Order: sequence, then C-alpha cells, then structure tokens
Amino acid sequence: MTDTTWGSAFGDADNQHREVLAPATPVAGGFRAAAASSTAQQPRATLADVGRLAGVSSKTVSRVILGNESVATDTRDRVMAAARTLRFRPNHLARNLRHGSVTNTVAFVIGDLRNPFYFNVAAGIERELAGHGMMMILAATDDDPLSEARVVETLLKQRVRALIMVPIAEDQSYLEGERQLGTPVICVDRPANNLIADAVVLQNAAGTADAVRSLITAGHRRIGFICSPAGLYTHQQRLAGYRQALREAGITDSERWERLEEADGPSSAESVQSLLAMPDPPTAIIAGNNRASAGVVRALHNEFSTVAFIGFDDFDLADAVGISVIAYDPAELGRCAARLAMDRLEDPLGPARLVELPTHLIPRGSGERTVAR
Amino acid sequence: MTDTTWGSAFGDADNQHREVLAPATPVAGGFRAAAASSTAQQPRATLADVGRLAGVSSKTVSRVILGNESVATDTRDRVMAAARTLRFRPNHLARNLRHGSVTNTVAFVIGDLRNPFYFNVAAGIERELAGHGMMMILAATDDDPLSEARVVETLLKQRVRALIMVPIAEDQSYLEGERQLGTPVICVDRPANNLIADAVVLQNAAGTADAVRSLITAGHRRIGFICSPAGLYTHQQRLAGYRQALREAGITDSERWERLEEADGPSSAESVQSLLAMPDPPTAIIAGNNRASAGVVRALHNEFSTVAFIGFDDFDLADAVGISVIAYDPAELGRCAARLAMDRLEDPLGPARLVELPTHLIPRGSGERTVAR
DNA sequence: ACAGTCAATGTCAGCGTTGACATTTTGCTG
DNA sequence: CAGCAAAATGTCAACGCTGACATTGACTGT
Repeated sequence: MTDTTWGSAFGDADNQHREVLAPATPVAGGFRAAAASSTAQQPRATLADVGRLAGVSSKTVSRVILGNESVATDTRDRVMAAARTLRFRPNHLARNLRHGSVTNTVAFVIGDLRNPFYFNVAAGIERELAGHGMMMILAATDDDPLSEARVVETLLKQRVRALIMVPIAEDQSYLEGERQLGTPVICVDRPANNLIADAVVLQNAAGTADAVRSLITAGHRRIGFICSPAGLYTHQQRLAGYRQALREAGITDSERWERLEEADGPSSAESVQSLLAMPDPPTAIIAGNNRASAGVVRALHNEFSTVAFIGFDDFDLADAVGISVIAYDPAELGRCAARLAMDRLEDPLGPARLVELPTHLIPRGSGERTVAR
Repeated sequence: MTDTTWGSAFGDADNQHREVLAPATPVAGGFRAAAASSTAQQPRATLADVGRLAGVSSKTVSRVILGNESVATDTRDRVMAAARTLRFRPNHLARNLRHGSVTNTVAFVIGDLRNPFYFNVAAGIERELAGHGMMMILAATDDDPLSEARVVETLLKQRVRALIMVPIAEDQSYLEGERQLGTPVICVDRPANNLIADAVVLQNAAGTADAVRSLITAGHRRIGFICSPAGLYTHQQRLAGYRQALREAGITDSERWERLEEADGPSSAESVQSLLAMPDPPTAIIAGNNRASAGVVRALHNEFSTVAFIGFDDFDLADAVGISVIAYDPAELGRCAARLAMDRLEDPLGPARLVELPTHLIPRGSGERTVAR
C-alpha cells in the first residue's frame, strides 16, 4: 500500500457512511439489553474499598492482590470475593508512581504510519516486548522533523521505559539528557544523528551489491538504479553498494544509469522512461526501495519481459507476479530493536551497539533474465 | 504480506546478524564521545527540586509548568531556567493519579499484528487520536481467543481512556463492568458478542453483492466464491451478499460454486483448481478476502485472462497487475472507531452506535472481462 | 494613614499503592 | 500454662503532583 491505494480513490462526498443504532443483541449474564442501561457511574473501587467490604485493612488486600506475602486462607478468600464484587482492578498509575515511576510501556516513534514496512517493524517490537511483559505505545511524527522532539517529549512525560525510534530529524542530541537518566534509546533503520544510541539497520550496501553482482553474472553490464526519495541514509547506503559492485566489475561510468529522485522531481515511472529512452538503454534495473519498485513495475508493464529487474524491499504478491527482490525480515528489525532495549535496561552503561541485519536476494524470475540480445 | 513472505524464507542458521560497536559519531554540544560516558545516574528532578534551585515552593513551579496561573515574570524566568538546568520533565503518572487516574492513552487490541489490514486501521486510529491529544497503545492477542481477556485486563489496569478492539473471542461480556465504569469500548470490523458496544464495520454484504451484480451485467452466470477461513462474521456477511445478488438474478444453484475453506482444509489455490475442473466451470470468481485473493491470483496465473476475477480487500500493486477489487479505506475504519471513542467519552450514556462504512468496486481489468465464449 | 483589593506565593492534603516497621494473634515447646 | 517464635494483620509515610485554601505584601482610594 505504497502510494497506490487511498487518498485519491476516496474523496469527499463519496465517503458517506451509514450509521444505525446497534441492534439489541442478546447479552449474557442477564444484564439489561437497553442501550443506555447504566445509571450514574459508580467510582472505581480502591484497595480500601475492598478492605472495608472484606473487613480487613487495605494493606491486607494489597497483599492478596500481589500474592507473595502470607495471608490466612479464609481472609484471602473473603478479600478475593470482595474484589470480584466491587470489580476491583489495581491502579497501575499509583503502583508505578509508588515504585519510582517506572512503567512497562515502550514507545515506538515512526515517521509515516502508512508505510507497511514500519508496521511490520512495529509488529516485531510488540511480539518481543510481549515476551518481556511490556506493552508498546505507537506514535507518529507524520514525517515532520519538527514534530519529532515534541512527540518524544510527550512520551517521555508518560515515563515510557524505553524509546525505539526511526530518526527523521536532523539531530537527536536533544535526547542525550534522557539517555543519561537511564532511558534506553534505540534507533531503527538508520542511526541517530549526534547521539550515542544503540541501533539496528539493514546491510543495505551489501544487499544491493549482491543483487548487482547477480545481474553482472547473468551478463548484464548496463544496470540502472532508481531510488525515490534519495538522500536518506538507507538509500545512500544502497547506492554505495550498487556503485561498489559495479566498480568491482570494472564498470565505472555508472552514474549515467542512476536516477535519484527528489520529492518534487520526476516519478519513478518517468525515470524508467528516461532510462529506456537512452541510446544504450540498461538491460537491467535495480529499484532502491519499494516506492521505486512500484513505479518501475508500473512503467515496465509491457516491456516487462525484456528488462531484468530486482527491487529492494519485498511486497505483497511479488512472488505471484514473479518479481525478484532484495528482501529482509522487517519484524526481525523490530524484535532486534526491542531486544537491544531490554539489554540496555539491564546494562545502562555498556557501550552502544550497532546491529546490521542481513538481506536476502529472492529470485523469482524478473531478476534472473540473462542479458537481452 | 499475507502468507507470501516470511516464515519459511528465513529460517534459522540463515539469519545471523552482524553486530559491531557503534562508531564514535560526532556528538553535538560537547558531550563526551566515549560510549559509556555517564556515571551513576542522577535521579529525575521533581517540582520540589526545581523549586529548591529557583528559591520558590514546588507549587509555584507547578504553576509555571501548567502556565495558567499568574506568576511574576522574573520568578517564572528563574523557575524555567532551573527546570532546564535540572532537565525537569513533569511526571504524568503523578499528575494523572492526582486527577482521578484518567490517562490520555487509548488501547487498540488486534488479533494478528502481521495482517496489514489492521495496521492501516491502527494508522487511522493513531491519526484521529493525535488530533485529540491522545496516544495509542497497541496490543496483540496473537489470534488467541483466550488471551483476549488477559490482554484487555492488563490494559485496563493501565487505566486506558478507551478500548478499541477487533473482537476475536466468542464472548465480550466480561467487559460489561468496565463499560459501566465509563470506559468506552469500540469494536472494529465486527460487532462484539454479548456486549452492548459501539462498532464500526464494513458494508460487507452490499459490497460483495455489487461485485456480483457487475459480473452478472457482464454476462456471467456461473460465478465462484472462495473464502478462507470461513466462519468469521465478515466472511459470512460477504457470502450472504454473494448469495443475495445471485438470487436476485434468478441463479439459485450457487452453492456448487462456493468454496468455503477451513483452516485445515484445502488452500485457495486448490479451491480454484477444483472450480476449474468442474464440467461447467465458473466464468468468474470472487475472493472473499485478501488471503483468498492471493491464492486465486497464484492459481490462475496462466489462465488469468480467461476467467474474470474480483477480490475483496485491496493490496499492493493490485493496480499495477490489473486486478479489480472491492476496496475500502481501512484507515477510515480506524478514524471512525477513534471518533466513536471520543464521542462516547463525551456522552457515556447515549445509545450504542453501529457505523457501516461503504466499499467501492474498483475496476482494473480482471473484473470487467465479459463472459468467455 | 488605613481598610480594602488583588496579585504573588505558600501550606496542606490526598489521589491509590506498597515498603518499612509495629502490633496482634496463633501455635508450639518445655 | 508461661514463654516465645512465627504467622497474620495493621499503621504510617511517601511516590510527584495539584486543587482548595491561607498568607503575604504592594498598591488603591479616601
């Protein structure tokens, strides 16, 4: 769901929804089925409330709830019954405050929520954290570098236990103080700027170089590289890998084949056109990210069988339509980041770590075409 | 990224990552560049700490931080300077506790995090909440009905302000108490069972019926329906829409064309084979969800141009490969859910609401083929 | 010059919980 | 049955913050 789907398709007047009152569904336990059944809300029960009902002090109730101190069996039963009656639920805010304001939530700050890549990373983080009894709070900066610090600030006020982020601002030095206060800061996909922090990134250069080498092995010498937007750390790394592999093969005039797009520049589809319109057009194309891949696939459409193609980033149904990609496991990126966060909590003073995750060239047809004759 | 991508591709030994110590990056502001620079962590500053440094009481500091009571200008300046010096950050745990334990976090509980559909819903929720100054905490039940209540319980202890969930357990009546305590409960994609709660769902039946009708208009009479897994509320609704539209057209023997798969049954690809192997094979196929779509696309592969196809749920590059779909905006589902939650906070006693979002038939080629002759 | 006004600041309690410590009750030994 | 350890339960304060209320002192008008 790169730029293909929403936004234009559903405008304005088109999008009226239908609203009805919920039908009277059968309700278990004999509650009234009337829609607005509850009368004035009773306040939440506290330890003291439960204690009063059970005829003990709040401290004894606390003991029962925590469950690791000795309480007489019948007292425990009475307390538990009272707690159930009052629907008691311990207040974690109070508990956390008492315990030095440490929560069990970790924040993950993303730029653009619509990018499926980050969501898979988030999924990985969530899974790993769940194994540590932690929860994830997800926040977006909407790709606005200025809002990064603001969003992060809000999260830190909530006393998140750790901060995992995809840095998008030019500078993360504002986090230095927080790091010194013991909050782990982990960067994903790209390292932080002006801040010592743990990070997980991909082997961008190596992955791209692998793909280029495989094309060279298949006989290609004129290999295009399309990337949009250029400039990001990841894309620079990938471009470097591309150049490196070509250089190794003695191809030094590759810059003619590079199409590095800016936000306001030509689209990937246009870049493909311009490549194919060259007097000596490339026989193979590499896309530096999924956005570029989408453009290439769309532009090649008909000529698809004549040009070899490999894209960085996997996507839905890429296997069904036979597109070779440089893939990796985004969820592993997340799991790894979460693990770094947990490690950092254990050892706040250890040296910063940078983890590089491997990529995998997945052959599916489009990248295995030998050079067109 | 349905079932195409991970899991098998990256096993075990394959997945070693490379780890290095972070290189010494330049650090702004003259902090030491040594990796483990900070010495024993100083504790976090409190209002009282700031007050002591500024020579005022903690209350005055509070006033400055909150900013809505009158404080002398020079006092304010002194306090702000002190706060900056001590890196003071207000403790929201304490603040929220003081204010009756209401937080500004809303929980979104999903079954399977890897499903991109839910992530887009989550994105919508996050966006809408951000506009209300709220944050989203994301939790997964891993599609395990038993863990639903446990996960929800954990979230409620954190005093989330509202609960948005995709119900997966058979019964949500355990939330009745919480609802009465004033926590909005909003269901997404399907209504709750045994609980009166607001909900946002799709117009599943109407959307599927539209697609069927468009096929009938194009001359098709034998139309297959594939869905995996069957049984879910959404899928039943879609099946009902399929049957309804056929019935309207006087086609009553449609059950032969239905392939409703169970988790352990035949795959969508196999279902397609079995449909095509019939003596009078369908000339068009409808897939009830994206998983089925992927199977169909994979199975049709070669025969693709001979059979008309429409899938429920859009996916990456569906436009690039020309597949017609019944689409909708998952983010709108999320935004709508978040809005319902906000409304419910304002009016806890109003009647429960059910919102049905429209779907849209997007013609891209595969669904517009007239009947094969 | 003096009561009256008001801005600026302070004191205190309590949100719900749990550690540290104190007290009461129970069970057991000699 | 006194004597004492152990188990069961209670009291209290504090986590960090802010609303209700109190106090201070500068300034007004007469």
